[in-house]
Amino acid sequence: MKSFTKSECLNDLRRRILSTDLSPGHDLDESGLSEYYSMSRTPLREVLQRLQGEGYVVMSENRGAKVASMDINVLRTFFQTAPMVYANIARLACENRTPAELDDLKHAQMNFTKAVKSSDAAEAALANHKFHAIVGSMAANTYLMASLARLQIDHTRMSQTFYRPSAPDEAMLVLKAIEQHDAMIAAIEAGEGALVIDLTLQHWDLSRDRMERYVRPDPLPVDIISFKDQRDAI
Amino acid sequence: MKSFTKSECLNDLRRRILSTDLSPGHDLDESGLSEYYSMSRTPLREVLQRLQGEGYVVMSENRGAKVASMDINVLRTFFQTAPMVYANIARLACENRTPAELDDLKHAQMNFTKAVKSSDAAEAALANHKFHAIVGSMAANTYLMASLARLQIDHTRMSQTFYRPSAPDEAMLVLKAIEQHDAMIAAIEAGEGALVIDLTLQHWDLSRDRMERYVRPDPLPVDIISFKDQRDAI
DNA sequence: TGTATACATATTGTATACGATTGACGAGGC
DNA sequence: GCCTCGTCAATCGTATACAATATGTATACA
Repeated sequence: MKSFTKSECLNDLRRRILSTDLSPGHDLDESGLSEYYSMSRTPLREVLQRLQGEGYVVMSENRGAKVASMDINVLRTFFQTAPMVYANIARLACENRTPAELDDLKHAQMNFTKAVKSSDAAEAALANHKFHAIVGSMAANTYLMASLARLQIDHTRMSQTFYRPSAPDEAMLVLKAIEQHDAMIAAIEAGEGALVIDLTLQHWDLSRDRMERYVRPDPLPVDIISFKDQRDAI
Repeated sequence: MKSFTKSECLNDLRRRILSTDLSPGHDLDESGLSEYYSMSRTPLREVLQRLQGEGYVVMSENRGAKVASMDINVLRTFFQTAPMVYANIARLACENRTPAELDDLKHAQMNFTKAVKSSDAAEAALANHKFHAIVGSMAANTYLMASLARLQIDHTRMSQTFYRPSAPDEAMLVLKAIEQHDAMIAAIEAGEGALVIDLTLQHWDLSRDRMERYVRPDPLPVDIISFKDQRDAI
């Protein structure tokens, strides 16, 4: 069994929460996790405390840690806040990007594309998460970064739960997202603030529409009777 | 010697950091603090982890915790971001406030006024912090709240360091701040979103001007020679 | 005199043991 | 039969001991 270092444990838990392998609201048992990561409870508790600080988990006195939930209020707030923060982050990224960060961003986009091509949904979601996190760090604004990080946690988890690989247009939407990323990279590199805001909002609309269509699908046919007759006729 | 519970320790450290009793960049020694709060290092470390999550301290591997610094980059970002977040928070507070929260807010304003009247600068700064934190919780937006909390930490600390009780107009400015708080309470209670945004931005301008005047005071007289003559003439 | 290396000291990180709190189950009383 | 209270198991919280790491200082050598 592999032995984990503390930061590996931290990353692995982040990863498992983002991929909804650990689903929202899931109870996190300290002894269980400390055994899983083969470390004692003391450092594991510190990891949980940090995850709480980052918004991944919530802890309550004498009742342990839970994966942060995603109830209806969270969703409402999310859709209300995300475009504003994303747009502002994008504008700032345009102003403050460094060459090294741009390289990172291109690399992240490569990984995202690769994951999409190999139809690995979870990996694609995580790569996408990383991409936008890099844009966030480009903005060099600790205050907005705190909002962004929390938005991203919920965004990535939603993308996972709202993903329908069977849907016919889903593949096309993801390809469009790749194109948008490329356009955003170019705009950031060129320092075109107004353009990158537009692109970011378009990117947001794409993602939002996809999630909305999952939550509010086309209604079932009202005319059940004729539907039944149709089947009987076969 | 008083024995502290964990949450008391947390609050006390927050308070000491906000009041710059623990100045930005100050090194936090675990054994020292655990002795001061008469608890063992294990829970104290967890307190520090949480403070890190909230943005009060920064920790680095094998090198302990420091009070979050306020260098020039932080200040720049602060002035860039604060008005937008404050305004958005205020608008949301207008929409989502509850009667209980309104009571809290009025109570906080009372405490603020009291502290100002008794010329207790540190207490006034903390009461002001609390006032705006309540407005934040009224907004009921976890994402923006993460930004707001961090902004407030730096804002409160700056107010403390940029405070000149000797300045002639300082007392008047604080009285104006009290009036603005009252107006904000009324606007939030009435649910007037546009108004509360205006008031919030005015409130911000007042605070910003005060800080700016501290950083960029009136320059010393260039004509040193005549100044010297003047003194000799006495 | 400057620099490098090795040792000493201080501080942080981890494991383990024990104490405290919560929640569940069952016995007893109403 | 239902409610209440007490005991028990499980889990969380804290203290302490020890290991690992970093920093300061002294000494040797160039």
